Amino acid sequence: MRAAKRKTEVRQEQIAQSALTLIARHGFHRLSIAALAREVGVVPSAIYRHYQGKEEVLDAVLELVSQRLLENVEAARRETANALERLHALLMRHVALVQNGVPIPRVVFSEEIFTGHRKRRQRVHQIFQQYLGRVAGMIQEGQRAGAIRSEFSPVTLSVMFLGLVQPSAILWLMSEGEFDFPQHVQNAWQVYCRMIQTKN
Amino acid sequence: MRAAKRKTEVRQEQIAQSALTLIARHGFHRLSIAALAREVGVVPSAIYRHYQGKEEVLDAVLELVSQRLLENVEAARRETANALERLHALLMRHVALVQNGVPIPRVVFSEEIFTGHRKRRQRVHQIFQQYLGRVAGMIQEGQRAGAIRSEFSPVTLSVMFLGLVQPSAILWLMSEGEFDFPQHVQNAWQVYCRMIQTKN
DNA sequence: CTATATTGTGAACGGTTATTCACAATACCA
DNA sequence: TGGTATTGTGAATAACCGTTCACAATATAG
Repeated sequence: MRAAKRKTEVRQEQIAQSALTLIARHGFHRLSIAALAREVGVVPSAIYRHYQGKEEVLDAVLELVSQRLLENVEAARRETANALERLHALLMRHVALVQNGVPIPRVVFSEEIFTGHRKRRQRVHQIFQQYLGRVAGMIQEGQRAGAIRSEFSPVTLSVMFLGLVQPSAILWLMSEGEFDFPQHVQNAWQVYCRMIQTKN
Repeated sequence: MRAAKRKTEVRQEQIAQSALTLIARHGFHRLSIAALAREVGVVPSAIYRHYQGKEEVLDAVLELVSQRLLENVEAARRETANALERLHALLMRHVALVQNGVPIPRVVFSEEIFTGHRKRRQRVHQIFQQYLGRVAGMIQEGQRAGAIRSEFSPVTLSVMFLGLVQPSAILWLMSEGEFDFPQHVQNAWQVYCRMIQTKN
């Protein structure tokens, strides 16, 4: 059966989304043009009507991931004005993102990143730094408002914030659901929160 | 030139070591039988005299990694009897391991793990759990000795301990050395330490 | 309605990879 | 020393992958 004709912008979006889905399901290195085309409902060579090649598709996927992450930050900001509550909200959203299969771990930890083309590694690094920057910003605001202890650097605290999710996410991915991911992040948050908040 | 004849146990060791080296240098997915054979100084088909296939080689690499990790734990235990100092020593050794190119991140975060054969994923999970178990043990000892606060679960604290290294390691790998890996782990340790130790 | 640009299709190509196999060299044992 | 098992070699194979291209169908503009 022949696939319907779509405008290239629409197809580009479809392709990037499908790529994200496939990576979430089977990982980065199993993303072949053939599988991607099948998911979109099109023939492999059709992909090349909308992207110059696989590299360009991967770049598009990265942009999608970046978008999701920053959307989360904005949503958390809107949710509450309190710094600690914002961090907590962001953490929960991050957990949901990982659980719903947005393959942040898979993309970020992927070998294609570390050993692939330099430009892409730099882009991921940039995405990371952007995200960390926003988190550090939240922390700094909390410090200025007197809700978070000022003796620790926001940068250090922001990287540690990432450390609340990452190991748990990996354990969860490996344990086939046995490891209680949200519960554990919750526990870690309790400890982290107790540590950084000012006493009263 | 013809390679010298070696006993199969010797070659197996050589092959596993070379595989580890290659993975540290270029990542998991670039480990081809051809490259591996070149590193060992032998012809590709010779690999099959000592391993049934690539899968078996990867299993051997995993065992090597497990070995290195547990050696680190033992070394840290020998180094001092104080719980907090032990954790700190282990942390420093872990940093050194990552920096020296023992590809713990690359192996552990690799897609071959998450999407590869089920048995291997389970093995990595087991290695993780073993390591975490030892760390939790150290923490529990510290709690019993009154050096570490008892209000937090050793399991939670052990996973958080991993969180001190992981995000930093990833940032370091991506930043092409720009990110000050040891310094940042040091900072995070200060925070972590202040949080878990009993006051006096 | 017709011409033209856009999008989809199927087949094919070159490159890489893991793996196999018949054969040759080497170590070991009786 | 001679025979046998072990290990190394080179060539060949089959599968997969990204990519290209000539051609067909479809939308759009004049």
